[in-house]
Order: sequence, then C-alpha cells, then structure tokens
Amino acid sequence: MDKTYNPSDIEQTLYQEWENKGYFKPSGEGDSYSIVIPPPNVTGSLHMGHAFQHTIMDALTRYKRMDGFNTLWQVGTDHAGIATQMVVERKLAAENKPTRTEMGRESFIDKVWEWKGESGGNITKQMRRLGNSVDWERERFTMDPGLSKAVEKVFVDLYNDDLIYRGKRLVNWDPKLQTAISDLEVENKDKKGHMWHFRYPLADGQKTADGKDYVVVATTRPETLLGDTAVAVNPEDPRYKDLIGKFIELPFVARRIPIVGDEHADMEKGTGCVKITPAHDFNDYEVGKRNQLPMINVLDFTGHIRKEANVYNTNGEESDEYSTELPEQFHGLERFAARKAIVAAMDEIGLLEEIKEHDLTVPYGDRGGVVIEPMLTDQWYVRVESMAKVATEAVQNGDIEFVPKQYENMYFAWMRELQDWCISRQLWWGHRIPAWYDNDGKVYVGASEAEVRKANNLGDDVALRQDDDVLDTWFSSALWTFSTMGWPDNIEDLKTFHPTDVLVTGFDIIFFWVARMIMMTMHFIKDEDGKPQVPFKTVYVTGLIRDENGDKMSKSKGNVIDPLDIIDGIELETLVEKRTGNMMQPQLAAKIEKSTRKQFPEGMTSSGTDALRFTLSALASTGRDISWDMKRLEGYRNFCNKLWNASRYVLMNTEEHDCGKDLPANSPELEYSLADRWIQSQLQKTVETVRGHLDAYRFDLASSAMYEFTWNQFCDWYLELTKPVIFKGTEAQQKATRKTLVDVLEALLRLMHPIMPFITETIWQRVVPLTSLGESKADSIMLSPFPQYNESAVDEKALADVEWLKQFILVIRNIRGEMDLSPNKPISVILRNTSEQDLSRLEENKAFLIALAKLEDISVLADGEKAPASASGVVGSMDVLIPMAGLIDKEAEMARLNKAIDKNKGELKRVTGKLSNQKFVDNAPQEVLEKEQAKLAEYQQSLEKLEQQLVEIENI
RNA sequence: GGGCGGUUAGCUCAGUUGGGAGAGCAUCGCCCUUACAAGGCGAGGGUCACUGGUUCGAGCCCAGUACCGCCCA
Repeated sequence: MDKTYNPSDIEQTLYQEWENKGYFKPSGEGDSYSIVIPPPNVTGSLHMGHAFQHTIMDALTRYKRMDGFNTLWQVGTDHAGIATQMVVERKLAAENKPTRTEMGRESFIDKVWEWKGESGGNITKQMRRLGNSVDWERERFTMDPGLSKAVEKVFVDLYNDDLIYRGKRLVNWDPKLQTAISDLEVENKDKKGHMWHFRYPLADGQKTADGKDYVVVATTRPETLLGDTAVAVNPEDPRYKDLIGKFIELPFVARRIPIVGDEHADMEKGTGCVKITPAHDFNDYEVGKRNQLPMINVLDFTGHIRKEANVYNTNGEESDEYSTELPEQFHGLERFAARKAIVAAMDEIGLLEEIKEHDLTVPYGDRGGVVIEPMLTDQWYVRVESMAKVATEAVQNGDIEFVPKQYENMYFAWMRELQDWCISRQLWWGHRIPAWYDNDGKVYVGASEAEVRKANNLGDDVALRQDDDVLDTWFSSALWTFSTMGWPDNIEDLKTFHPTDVLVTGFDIIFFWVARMIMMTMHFIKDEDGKPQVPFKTVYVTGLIRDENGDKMSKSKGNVIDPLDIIDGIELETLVEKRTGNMMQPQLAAKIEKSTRKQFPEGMTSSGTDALRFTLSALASTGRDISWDMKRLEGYRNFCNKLWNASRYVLMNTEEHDCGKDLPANSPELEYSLADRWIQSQLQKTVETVRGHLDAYRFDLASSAMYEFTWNQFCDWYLELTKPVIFKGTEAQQKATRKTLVDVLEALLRLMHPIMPFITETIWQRVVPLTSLGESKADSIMLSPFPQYNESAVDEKALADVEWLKQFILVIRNIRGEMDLSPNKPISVILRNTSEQDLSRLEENKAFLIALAKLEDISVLADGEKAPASASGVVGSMDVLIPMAGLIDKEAEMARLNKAIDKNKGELKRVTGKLSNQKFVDNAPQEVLEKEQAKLAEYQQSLEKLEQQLVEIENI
C-alpha cells in the first residue's frame, strides 16, 4: 500500500467494477427495501444538497443491502419543464439561432431533446463519482414512454372522476416566461417601496361621516386602479359602514363601483379603505368571490396595459357589466411605466393625497427573475380536497412518519389550507395536456386524439385541436414512486418494492412534491384488499447545505460548491472562472471573484468521495441546515488517511505472517492478550451503537461513533498495544494478536462501508484473505454482511483492566508532558500501596506499560519501605512514583500537584455539597446516590494521596 | 401580524425519560518514536443568549425577553 491515501487512485475503477458486475441490482432474495430518488433535473448538475441526500440514500441502501434485504435504489431524472425550456431558449439566443416561436413547437422540442442528449449524462456521471449504488438498468425519465403513459392515464382518470377541471382562476403569472408558475417557483423578497394614498370620489353626492366627498384608499399598485371593481371597508368600521352599498366614481374609466363590507379591510391598517381588483390580486380575488364582484383584467400576458380590458363576472364568464374601454393615454404601457403614469395622472386631477415609504413583500419568479403578476387565465386544476383528506390521515395514523417529527405539523398546516392545484403550464417542454377542443370550444379528454374521436363518435369532419399547454412537472413527479416501477402496464415490481421504505428529501418541497405524491399514490395504488397504499413509510427531511457564512448557495451569489471539485480538487483560477463565467448578472463578477480568492486562496485540494461523504454524514444532524465547513472536511480527509495508514500497519504485520486464519477463535494455539479481548469488546459496543444510530437516521452520531472507535480506540490504543506482542510476543501470542488485528479491521471496514464505500472496499480486498472468512467471503465488501452485535464477545473484565492500564499510562504521560520530560527518555517508576488486583494487572500487562509509557523499569515498593523523592500520580488506591533523580524540578512538580489538588478539591466540594443536602439524599434515585457516593470516595482518596505527595515533595 | 426552528469553547456543531459540559477544526508546549507530520503525546479554553419559575438537582421542563433564520399572511 502507498504511504499516503490517494483517493483518485482507487475510486473510479472500483465503481466501474461494481456496476459491471451488477452489484447494484436487487438480489431477488430476502425482504424488500426500496428507496426512490427524488429525481434531479435531467439537464442539471448535482449540487451539495444532492451530494448530501445521495450520501444518506446510498448509506441506507448499502446498509440494508449488506443486511440481507432485497434492496432497490430506484434512480431517474425529471424533465424540469420550465428550467430546461429556459436553458435551451437561452442557448439558442446565444448561438443566434431562431427563437422558440420562430422555429415552432415541433422543432423546438427536437432541440430540447438534443440538449437532453448532450447534457443529460451529467447527473448520472456525477452520481457514479459519488459512489451511488443505484440500479442503472432501471433508470427512468419522467418523459419516457412508460411514464408518459402513466401521466396520461392519471389525467384522464382524474378527469373522468371529476377530480380535474378547467377553470378561469388567478394564477402566478411570469410575464417574462409567459406561463403560469407554481407557488414553489415564486420567491418573496422584502423590498422598500411606496404606499400611494388616492382619493376615490363618492358617487351620488354621498359624504363620509366626517363630511368628505371621497374616501382615501391606500395601494402599492396604482396601475391596477384601471381594473378596480369595488372599494372594501370593514363592516364594523364606524367611519365607513354607512357607506356600504353606496358607490364610487372611479377616475379615468368612468366606472361606478360599489363600496362593499368585507373583513379583508383592516380598520387598523392604512386608511381602512381598500381598493379591490379581483383580476390582479389574490386577496382581492377572494373578496371578489365573496361579494360577487366582476373581474376586470387590464394587463396582457407580457405585463403591458391592454387597449381593451377583459370583463368577466364572478364565475369567470365574459360579461358586459362594464365597458371594456381603457383610456388611450395608458395603452401599451409596461406595468411599471403605467404605475408612474397613473400616479402622475391622479396627481394632476388632485386625487393623489399622499405618498408614504413602505416595506412590502414582492413576489419574483425564481426562474425569470421578474416580478410575478397575478393573472386571470384559463387553467387546469386538480380538485384536491378528497385526496388531501386521505393523505392527511395517512400521516395522522402513522402510516407515514416524518423524521424529524416536527415537519408533520408543517405538513398538516399546509394540508388544511390546501387550494386546488393548478397543473397547466404555458410551456412546450413537458407532457402535453391530453385534451382536445372542437370548433365550439367543447373539450374532450382522452389518451389520444383517436381515442377521443372513438369515445365521442367524432368523425374526421370534426376538427379537433389539442390543448397547447403542458402539465406542471410536479404532476409527473407526483406519480414517481409507482410510475418508475412500471405502472400501469406491469405491476410485478410494484408488488415487490412498493410502498418504498423511505423518502429522503428537503423540507422545501414537502408541499410541492411529498404531499402530492402521497395524494396521487394513495388515490391510484391500492392493496389487494383495496386499502390505499402509501408511497413511502418514512420521510427523512434534510436541511439545506449553506455556505460557510450560512448563506444559501446560489449561482448568482457565486458561492456554489460543486461536490466534484471537493472530490477532485480545483485550481483557484479554474474555480474563479467557473463561478464568474456565463453569469446572468455579470456585474457581480468582480465581487464574486474577490470573495472566492479570499476564501480559497489555494483553490481546493482533492479530498476524494469518501471524505466528502463522511463529512456530509457527520454533519447530518436532523432538522437543521448545515453551514458547510471546509475545515470539517479536512478533518475527515485526515480521518481517511488515518484509516489508510492504520490498515497499512495491520497489513505490514499480517500479510506473509501466520494469522491463524484456519484456527477456530478459541484454539489453544491462540493466546489472546488483554488488548485483543478489549478491542473486540469495544468493537461490539461500536457495532451496536452504529446500528442504533443508522436505524434512527442519526448519521451524525453513527459517524462520530465510527470515528471515535477507529481513531481513539483502534489506532491510539489498540495498535500501540499490539506492538509489544508483534515485536516480542510468543508464537501463540503473535498469532492471536494478528488474528485480532485482521478480524477487527475487517469488521470495522464493513461497519463503515455504507458511508465510505471506496476506501473500505480497497482495504477490505487486501485484508479479507487473511481472515478466517477466507474463501467463503463475498466478492465485494458491499455484498458482505453488515456486522452484527455479538454480546458474547464483550469481555467486561478486559474493559475494566484496560481502563486501569490507560489510567496508569496517562498518569505517566501527564507527568512527562507537564515536566517537559522528553518522550524519548525512558524512565523508571515505583508503585506504592498496590492492591492484589494492581499487582496481578501489573503482572499481566508489564510489557504494555513499558512500551506505551516508555518505561525503563517498574518496581513495587514493599510495605514500610521509604520511597525516594518523586514526582507522583494516583491510579485508584495506588501511587505511581517517578523518582526525581535530577530529572524533575521541585517547584514545577509542586505546581503540578497543586493544580491537580485544586481540580480535585473542586470536584470534591461539589459532590460533598450534594451529599450533605438531605433533600438530595431523600429524593435522588438510589442509582444516582450510589454514583455520587462512589465519586466522593474516589475524590477523597485521590485528594489524600495528592496532598501526601505534595508534603513529601515539600520536605525534600 | 401568525407559525416553526435556532442561540452551548475562537469557528462549525453534538448533547437521546432532568443527575459529573462534549467532538472536529483552531490555540499553546514537547516530539520527524520503524502505520500515519494529513502524525504522536500533553495542556488550556464555556455565567450553555437573558430573566424568572418548577425541582433535592435545569444546557435539557415551564413562562417571558432579546437576537438570528425559515415558512405563511
């Protein structure tokens, strides 16, 4: 083995081998365990969040696979309608090619497929680099024929069940991309803006209570004035309630609009009067519904003022209740220009009362980056009420469990206020809505035009036109757990692997994906007895990976870290180029370059996949975001190196030696040392701990248990304790220790494999031939059994004896360290007040003590014999004396003892205080009481000894 | 404004029915000891945000305050 751990030498070839040999496929034996991947965007690339979630999914998958389950990690990608369409449009623009609309729907879709072909492999390549053990033969894509068929069937069935309908509703409209977008794609930002106070003249000579002939409305969106259909006041408001039922003369459009009473108008807020524009504001839309108001749309799809308004009644049908006329002076004005124009015009006619500074929340499209416009359009909706009820119950009754639990509240809260789901998108890339219209606008829904014609007896003479829109990407991903498994045609896999066991995902898409998956799955997939099947039993919710300052990683902030750069390393210049090249906002480049150079003055060094995965796992405490810390990564890269070198030591001393591999563990030819029995015991405890934590999704705790055992027990103590045996032991002792070395290492590698697949496999292949597993071993660590806790291997006496041994060594090391005695200089120790047990322990472990504490000699002081002037320490009831003999400075030793005495006194004081408190003695459980009493005795003994030792030194 | 989460060592974070405050990194001292200097050995470092309460006992439970973050309005 090389002297230093070099991940790039081992990782990629190993993965290829695993994949080629089909190790990732379900074994076909045992109980099933399955996970579906949250499908990443097919043309995207993996970010740290993916690396994080994939590490967890892979760890679970490998753990369960090793534990004998028929394990499937179902992989696939998502077509990501709007994101992908935008990328291709931008690409066409950059290449000066015809635009989407110029080339037409079909050619454009061809271009998207081309782009998918070019870049669609990114994700899968990256997943291979991350070591993800997915079954590639089952890879799926949401636009595959099979999945598309599932989408069609679901749409048609829901439509036939009256769970899908078409309607005119207010949606989040992106005027740049010209499509409806989901709430998820809206980012609310706090902005400083203005509140304009306008006078709205009362009609018919009415006056307010204080004698004015107008009311004042406050608005942040003056341009929507043209679409107002009412002014609302609170029905309880004494200032205005008498005006309810009276009218306003709306300026510019000569429109008489009513004053309505509605609780939406807050007496405390603003002026108490609110203008109502149902076609351009979500709250107003609701007010409109409640008060049967017409809706007037004054903006076109690009966000410019129309020449003629659309006037609808409350139900969204065209209406002639009001004139469609809009003043010419505003025609074609872009919405923000229109705002200025309206304010100026109001000012001019004396109706602008006041402009106030105002903090407001503005919705932006996270894709297009422009302000979202609530827009009245025809869209398709899923009626969610009944499905939501079933989906809510599934979580209430525990069929689905969230980890951590608190996310269940979030889920319930959202499910309670669920609105019908707008599933149509005005895009070209996606599943086209399987609905056709005849020339009268009558709609027919079916899997294909032919089926629609057949089902409705429509001859070829009837012209049919398919709906132009496509379905929201979340519609197809809501079917993901069952569509990927062959539904509706082939349900064999579904029987084996559905419901899946756990979904690993971010809290940000609980509503948009998780909840909808639950609804759709429970509606369509039933057990044989007809009980709705849940898509997954557990939802493990991860936090976000943030940058080192706790900021969200985003391309525009230039703080994104590519997991592959952590694995492979990256030069500073390349990193700067990567972060500042091809930006949507080039003006930020200089700032990003500066911060990048500051944070990564040397670029990033290569850490390898295992170190990345271990770090992510170690940081994965539940329910909270993670601030990514390069220092933490370094620490765990060092951990990999440590494991590598420890293994090197094991191999150097076992390969080409007799490790007793063919002997049974209890053979008389094997003489185990205390250390051997101890490390086996520690290993068992670690196995138990790790299993427990993995089962509880506490990857952080599992990782730290692995780390602690490997470094602080196996390396720091056990390997050092094997040296005296390996160098000087008898044949039987050496054999036993060698056997223990390879056995413990081999098991440890299996224990850590789910988190660190590559390094463990590499070392395991070298170690396993030395163990008694020999020829019966599996071909790969990933197919070997996960370690089982073996209680019979836990030797309590060994655990206690090694504690004594450690304390002994620590006392001497402490004196060395504090007294500046060179670690190279062997020293002699004298023991005083030794018990029987001390003596027998000493006898058994003399060689260990001499080696680890670097001793020349250990002698035992006979009763009554006087000790020479010494530095000293305490192990239980025994004094450990290091004769000073010119080595040790009297003052320094006194200072050291005093320090120890003070510390001891502090502890003693605390314990004494507790035990002299009668209430404590009366109330504390027996167990706690005994523990405290034992501590008291221990501290008293140590203190006594230390004080005596201090006196001895003083008297020199 | 409503809801949720957070505040523990210089930094990033653990702390599982309430019972001796922990880890990694960073810091200080000594050491290139034949697995590892990406290392070894030793040491230092915390009014657990604040205030009050419950309790024999509170980082943990309760109430309130401050600040930070997220979601919703």
